Amino acid sequence: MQTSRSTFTAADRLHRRAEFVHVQRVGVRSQTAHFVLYAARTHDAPTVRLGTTVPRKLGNAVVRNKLKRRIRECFRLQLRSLFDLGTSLVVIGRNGAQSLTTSAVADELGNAAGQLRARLESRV
RNA sequence: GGAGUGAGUCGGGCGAUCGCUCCUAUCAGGAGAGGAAAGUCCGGGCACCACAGGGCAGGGUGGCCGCUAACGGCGGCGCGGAGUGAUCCGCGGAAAGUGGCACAGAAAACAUACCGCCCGUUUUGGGUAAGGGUGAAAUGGCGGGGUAAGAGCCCACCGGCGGCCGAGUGAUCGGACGCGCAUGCUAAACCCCACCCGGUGCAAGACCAAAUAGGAGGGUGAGUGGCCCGCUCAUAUCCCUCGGGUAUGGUCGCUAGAGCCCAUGAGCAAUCAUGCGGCCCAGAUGAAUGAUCGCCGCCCGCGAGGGUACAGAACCCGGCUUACAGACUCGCUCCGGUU
RNA sequence: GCGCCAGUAGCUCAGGGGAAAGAGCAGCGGCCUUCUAAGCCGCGGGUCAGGGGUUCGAAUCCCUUCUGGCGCG
Repeated sequence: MQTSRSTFTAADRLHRRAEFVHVQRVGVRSQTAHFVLYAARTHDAPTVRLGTTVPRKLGNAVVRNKLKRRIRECFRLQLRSLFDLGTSLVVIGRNGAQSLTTSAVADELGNAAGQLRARLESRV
């Protein structure tokens, strides 16, 4: 099973704007102090996919890349195992997220993802 | 040693674990952000449209000579200015024409005379531009002669203008001669002169796959230069409009190049040439180059500890501009000390 | 990635070489009114986005930086 490994390849990412929009329209939503998360069942392949959005307001390219890489690292190591296969997750950074430490990002995303999983199950 | 000035280099290091992208000889191994990758201010390659051609319009550059694929870049030289100096900054034409120069001032450039000064007269007329005053700017400067008072009116020096001779590829410099001097500033005002510039951009462009309905109406036009000419294509299997459908998919372009390093030679230099000299150095596409931990370096702090710049390739190069903690190298100048 | 536009008072905008930079709304004070609104009178408020240059003189012309916005596909 792919999710048991900690890899992160092209198959694990969202690629098109339409996919991002779809998750944000039909998925369940959870908001924290520094992030907005959406999750939805989208596909049949045995993967959980991630897309990240960091607006330009948060900083220059170096700052934004750093935040996206931290989010991706949290997803790879802990978030993915919380969701069923076929789920897509979108994480949007809010102002202030760029100055968090990696462990703070992990805590905040972990709590939010737990709520999302519960709401996804209750919806189905 | 201090102050300054001009070039240039680096811009953290080592290791462990978990990951990402690409490549290859695929149980594995290798490579993987910058000096600015940035801003997009210039220039070129490449691609398509004519092989980018003529004219107009528009834009750019601006001392001279060179370098270069090209440039608004760089190098050398010339002139002017700033600085004790090393060094730095500036640069076509105002006697081709048009316009502008507020306020103040008599007058802002065809000219003119407010207060003065001088002569004659006592109403006023004439001669002056020395002095005063206004202004950002007032019709060469300074000294002497001269005169009623003055003035290039005359003279010397400086400045200016003109052609001549000489040096230099040239900008320009030097020389003697002539002219008492005629030409205020502004061209990042219009403009003139010389030179340069076709447009659009890798989302260029090429191929493959999939899909729909050769439905209706109109047309000499279409190929995107701002316009005209010209050129090419099509006269229906073409173009436009309306309506509808599929869909915004894949591969190539895509990284070996005006490439990097070294040596020798030419040149003051920018730069160029040669070597059967060495090297291969990102190629992603919601977009890789990361996360965590340990040790060391540097900075701040008594310490616990904290900090470690600016910043992330997107077709590729050459420049310019802007941002940048800190560290280092070399040349030169001035001042001070020692011998 | 490429192309284009804007930035002037708290807000919306004029002004395109010579001003002490204006207008409307808003604000403050006064008059009127029992009070408020309306009306009338007055007042304050500006590094003309920042820096450099051209000119005697720059909000205006030129260069550069920053910020905001729009378009293409």
